[in-house]
Amino acid sequence: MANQEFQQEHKTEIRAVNDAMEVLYGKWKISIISSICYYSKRRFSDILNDVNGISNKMLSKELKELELNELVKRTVLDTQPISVQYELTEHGKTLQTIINNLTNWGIEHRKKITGK
Amino acid sequence: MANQEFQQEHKTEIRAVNDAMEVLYGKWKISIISSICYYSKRRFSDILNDVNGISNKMLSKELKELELNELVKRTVLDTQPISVQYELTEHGKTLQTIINNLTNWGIEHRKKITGK
DNA sequence: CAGTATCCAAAGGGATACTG
DNA sequence: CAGTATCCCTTTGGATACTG
Repeated sequence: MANQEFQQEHKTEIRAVNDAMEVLYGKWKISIISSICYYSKRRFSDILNDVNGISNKMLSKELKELELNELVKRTVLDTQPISVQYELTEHGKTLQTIINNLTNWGIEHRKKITGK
Repeated sequence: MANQEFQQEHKTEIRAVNDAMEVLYGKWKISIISSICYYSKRRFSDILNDVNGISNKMLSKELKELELNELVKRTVLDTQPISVQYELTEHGKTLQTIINNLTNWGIEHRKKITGK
């Protein structure tokens, strides 16, 4: 493989990893996914409680983005008053491995940095 | 396991994944790691070229943070003019699996969203 | 309950110029 | 070459209040 192709392939990889990160950026996105994933189905106010420190504005905004990226499915339940349920789509579930890896890495990293 | 413990474990997981994300946040961080990783050793100006659109200010800043987190090692080479080499530490290399997973996921996600 | 709307402070980051 | 410093605009996101 020529050097130029080698570099080109690298740039393609960078673009792909950035595509992934774009979806995950946002202060709360992973926590939200994690919450929904942990409980399978979760209502708006439940997530608001799970995720420490998030405001309703941010939760609403990040859920919308997750929905746009087809990671999360939103269902309005016919209750009184209304409640809304969120769950991961099949596509959303494919993130699980990555999140698990990140979780484990985070644990090791904390040990490493804070000095065991 | 009681319900409270169940929820507590979940919060611990969320904290761990956020620890990991903190390290990876920053518009350019993953691209920088990826560049260094791809070439094993890489100089400042090389990375500046690999990562499309980054400014020297940002590169400098993000490299410092990566160094603080012990993911990257900085070596000043005794050349004229000076050049500086960056490489991944052992700890930094443990991120490779995650980055590969993210890259693959990014490729699939793009197919999915932009409509195959 | 599940959001929206508004106001505002702080952080992020681009462009450009300068330094050892 | 490998950064720093500065200026300044944009984005993020917290607090609070309001709505169907």
